[in-house]
Amino acid sequence: MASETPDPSGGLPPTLLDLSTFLLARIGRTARARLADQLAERGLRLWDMAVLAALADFGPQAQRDLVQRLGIDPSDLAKVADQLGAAGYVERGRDATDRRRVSVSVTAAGRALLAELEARARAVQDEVLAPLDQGERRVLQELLRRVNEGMAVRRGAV
Amino acid sequence: MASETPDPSGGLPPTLLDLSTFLLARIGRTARARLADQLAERGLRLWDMAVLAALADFGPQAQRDLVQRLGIDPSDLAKVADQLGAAGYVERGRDATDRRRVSVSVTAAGRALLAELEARARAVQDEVLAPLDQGERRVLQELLRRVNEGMAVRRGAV
DNA sequence: CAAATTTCAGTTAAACTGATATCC
DNA sequence: CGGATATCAGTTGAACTGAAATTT
Repeated sequence: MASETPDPSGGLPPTLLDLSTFLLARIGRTARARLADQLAERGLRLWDMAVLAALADFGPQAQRDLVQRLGIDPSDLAKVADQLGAAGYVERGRDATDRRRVSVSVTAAGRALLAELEARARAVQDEVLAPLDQGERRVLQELLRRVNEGMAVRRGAV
Repeated sequence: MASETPDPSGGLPPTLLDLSTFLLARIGRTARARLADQLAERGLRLWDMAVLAALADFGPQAQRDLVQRLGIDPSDLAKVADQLGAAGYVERGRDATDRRRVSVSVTAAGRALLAELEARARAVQDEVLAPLDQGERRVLQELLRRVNEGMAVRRGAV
């Protein structure tokens, strides 16, 4: 221990804390990391969950559609779909009407897995949003939803 | 990274959009990327700004203190401080009372740079929060501030 | 042929680990 | 001596790039 340690609770510079940009970057990064930790316990990564969710919500579709929908890189999706397929969570096959396309659908096992991942995500959420009561969480969710809607889909949407 | 394509086929899965965790991860990632793009135009990265802000807000301090405050990895800070020093934005010297420590202080040039970076960050913020009016932005900022306070400072705080 | 789709191989920047030298 | 500090060198996983192969 030394002579003058700057106050420990002081934390991050006010210059940064005043920027919502920074808070979003920082909190988002933490949320992302904790969620990734949860998924890692099942040997999965964030993209795996995103792909399963897209298939569950929108039904079977070509990888091309998943690329546009999620903003995932096509070459990354190739790997993700391959691994999910090998584990039995999705099934793949060439589209009969356009044989360039590979159509992907979620299996029953995939749906069961997604339900579990959702529960884990909600647990992480409870942890991260602990300082807020239920009403505040709803307000936050609504604000975030609108901010998100204003954002175009870029690469790396998740 | 600047390819923003509108979303032709319907948007992200509701399963994900219902999770604040997911929205935070996604929006935070976008905010981070756009801010990084801005800083890259000046040949800088996010950690450069964080370090300058910490020095401007809390005064000269040892790298050790920056490590604790910002959650930056010590070896990464060594590189960042070295580059900021070479560019004339910070000055470094061995602490007289404890020669293990390297004390860092921001120069006038560093303060001027930080002011410019702050302006760029606010421009990014206006872009990202465009869907919200001023009152809503204040509400969001306050909610994020409280969520952030509830998070322990770990690695990669920024 | 040009364009779309998927896949493979390689690159890059970021976060992290481990080891070392120096100093208290 | 043990523990703290800073630095260097190398590892790892994620995001991205470029180029093939196939089909329309």
